[in-house]
Amino acid sequence: MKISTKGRYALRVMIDLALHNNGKYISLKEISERQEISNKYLEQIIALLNKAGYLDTARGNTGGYKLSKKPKEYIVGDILRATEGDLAPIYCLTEDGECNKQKKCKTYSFWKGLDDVINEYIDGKTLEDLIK
Amino acid sequence: MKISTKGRYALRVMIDLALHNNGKYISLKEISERQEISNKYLEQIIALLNKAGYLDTARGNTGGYKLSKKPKEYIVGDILRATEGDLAPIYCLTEDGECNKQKKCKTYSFWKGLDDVINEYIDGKTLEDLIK
DNA sequence: GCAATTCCTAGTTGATTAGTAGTATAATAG
DNA sequence: CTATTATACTACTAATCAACTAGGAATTGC
Repeated sequence: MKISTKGRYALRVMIDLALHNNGKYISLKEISERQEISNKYLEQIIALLNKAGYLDTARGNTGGYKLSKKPKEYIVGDILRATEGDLAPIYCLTEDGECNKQKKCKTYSFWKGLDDVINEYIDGKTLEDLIK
Repeated sequence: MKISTKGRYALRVMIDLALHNNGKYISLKEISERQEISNKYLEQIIALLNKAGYLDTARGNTGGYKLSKKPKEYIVGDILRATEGDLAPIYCLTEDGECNKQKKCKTYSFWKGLDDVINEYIDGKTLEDLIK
């Protein structure tokens, strides 16, 4: 039951952008070098963050990325879900995974409870909490 | 971040054994039919539970498995760890995964916190809690 | 126009998951 | 004492997924 590199790298990108924010756009190259993550792979992860509306971007020369909101306004759970996908520990707790045996399933409420504590934790932290 | 079939099936086996316990040994065939899980695959999962000392087994005709302890005495977290392996959400929280960047890592304590709430939850439940 | 950048999509490789399969060993009923 | 019904052990396999790699199109500043 592991978080993938997508979620982990995404968090590091967001922290990097928060710590190096000076109003200007920061290039992918700069971030990937600082974080020691493959440029091309990071590009895909940033695309997910961008699609979720978490970044302000500029193309062309001197282009790059910066946070579109204040660190305090980013919920870590949201960042993870945007990049990692659903964090539910088992399939039948996901949107698509409705299970017809749910009523008589003895494990359902246990897994649901686990899902709840996970989400409660990750949704209780903001990006600001991480950079302090 | 999903729990694999090993952990999920293991829980179901333990519940099955608890609910159908009549003092006699219950055969793999019976369990796998009732739980609709491949006989041969379940065998491997039960082997893990057996190796962890959670089962009482008998070979030969009329042989099978039963719980070696009372449902109340099984911690769900232990069952999962025995079958699923380490449940840490990221590698650097596992035994082997010591990371040299731990001190300056801005995400470490976040992930450690997540690991903690997960373990707190699964170690706070016993098999008995599941069968009620 | 050229260099530096983001944006978009497809391919590749290695590991892992979820099984199958076969055979050896053990115990009991008859 | 043998046929049957179990567990125990180990090797193999197909499919999926994670983690990249790669290439080119579009955009912008100088």
